[in-house]
Amino acid sequence: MIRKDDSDKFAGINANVQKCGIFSDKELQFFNNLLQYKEVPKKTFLLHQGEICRFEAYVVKGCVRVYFIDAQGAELTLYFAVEDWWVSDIASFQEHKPSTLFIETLEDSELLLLTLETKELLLKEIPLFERVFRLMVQRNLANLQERLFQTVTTSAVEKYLNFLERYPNIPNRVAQHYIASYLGFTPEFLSKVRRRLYK
Amino acid sequence: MIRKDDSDKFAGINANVQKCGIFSDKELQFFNNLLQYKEVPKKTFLLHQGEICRFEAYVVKGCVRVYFIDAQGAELTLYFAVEDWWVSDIASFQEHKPSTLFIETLEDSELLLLTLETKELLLKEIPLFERVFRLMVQRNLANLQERLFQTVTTSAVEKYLNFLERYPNIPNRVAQHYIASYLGFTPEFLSKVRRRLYK
DNA sequence: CGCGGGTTTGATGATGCTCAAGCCCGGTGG
DNA sequence: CCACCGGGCTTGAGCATCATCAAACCCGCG
Repeated sequence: MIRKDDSDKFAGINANVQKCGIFSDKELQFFNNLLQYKEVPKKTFLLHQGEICRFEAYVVKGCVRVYFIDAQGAELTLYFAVEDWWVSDIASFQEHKPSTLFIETLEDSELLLLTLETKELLLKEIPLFERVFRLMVQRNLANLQERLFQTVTTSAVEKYLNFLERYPNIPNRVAQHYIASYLGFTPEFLSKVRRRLYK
Repeated sequence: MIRKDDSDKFAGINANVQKCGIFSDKELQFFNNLLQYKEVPKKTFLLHQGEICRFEAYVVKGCVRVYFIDAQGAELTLYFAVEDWWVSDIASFQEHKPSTLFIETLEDSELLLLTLETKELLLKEIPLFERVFRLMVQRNLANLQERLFQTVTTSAVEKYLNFLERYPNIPNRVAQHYIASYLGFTPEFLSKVRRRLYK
C-alpha cells in the first residue's frame, strides 16, 4: 500500500469541513490524526444489511454505492459517493442498530474513516465539529426531501435529466443499471428513456 | 386566549428532549423560558413556499401538514405533525434560504416555538442540546430514507397499509385526500385501493 | 474464438392517472 | 322542516406509463 504525503491526502477533507466552520491548523491536525486512511479495492462491501455500521467515511478517491434490498429482491440505490462525499449509515452508526443498507465500492477507492470513538473524541475536543456534522445531516435531509418529491411528481424523462444535471460526472463512471436503480427504474426502461431522448 | 399552567404545557416537550440526553430541572426551565407559546386556528399557514422559515415548532396539540407544490400544481405531503412532533423547514431555518415548503395547520393547534435567536442561545448555554437536535435530524433522515425506498419498491396497497401501521391515529383526524397526497396517489386511486382492501 | 456481463429491443400486461359522473352528508337559507 | 348547495368521497371507462419476459446485440477478455 503506497501512502501519499499528508498534505495531499487531507487537503480535500479539510476544505470540506472548513465550509461549515472555521478551524485552526492545529485543530485540523488533531482532526486529521483521528482519521484512519484506507485503500479498498472495487466490489468490496463496507457494510452489509444487518450489520452495525462502524464508520463514517470521507471519499478521497473512488466511488461507493449505498443501497437497499428488500426481501423480494427489489433494490434502490440511495446514493453514489465519489470524491469529496461522506458515506455511512448514520442511524446505525450512532445508535448501534443493525443497518438496513448495503455499502459497496464500485471502484478502487481511498477512504478516510472516523469510528464512533474517534468521532466522540473529536466532538469532545473541538465542539464546533458538532456543527459540521449537524449541517451535513441537514443538507442531506433537505436533498432527500427534494428527491422524494421529484420521485413522486415528475416523469421518467425529467427524473433522468435531473439526475444528469445534478450528477453530471456519475454516468461516465458507473454502469447504467446502477443509475436505473437510483432512479427506481428497471434497466430496460432506462434504456428506453434514453433512446427517446437521444433522437 | 386561555393559558394552561406551565407544568401542563411543557410536560410533553420536556419528556421529548429527555429522550436524547439528561437535563436538570434548572436546564429544562431555561429551555422552557426560551419557548414561545402560540395558539393557531386551523387552516392557517405557518410558512409559505418562498419565505424563509423563522421557527422550529413543537406541537403541543393539534395537527399540522407540511407539503410541496410544484409549478405544475403537483403536490406531495411530506408529513403530518401531531402531538409530540416537531415541524420546521430546517434547511431554510438554519441557512436563511427561501423554503420550498408549505406548512399549514389542519386543526386548531397549540405550538411551542423556537426562533433562530433562542435556539442559538440555548445551544450556547446548554451545548448538550446540540445532541438533541442532531439526533432529531438523524432519525428524520433515517425515516425519510426508508420512506423513499418504500415509495419506489412497494405496491399501492402495501404503501397504504404501511401508512396505517405507522400512523394509526392520523386517518381519523385528516381528510382522505391529504393521505392520498402523502402516499403520492390521486384521491380517486386511494379510494379504489381502500375498496379493494375492505371487501 | 467463444464466453459473459451489460445494454438494447419488442410484445404484452399490470398499475395508477384522467376525466366525468354520481353519491353522501353536513350546513344554510327559505 | 325541507330544499339546496358544496366539499369530499366513490365509481367507471379509457388511457399512459412502466414492468416483465424473452431475445438479440455489443464488446472486452480469457
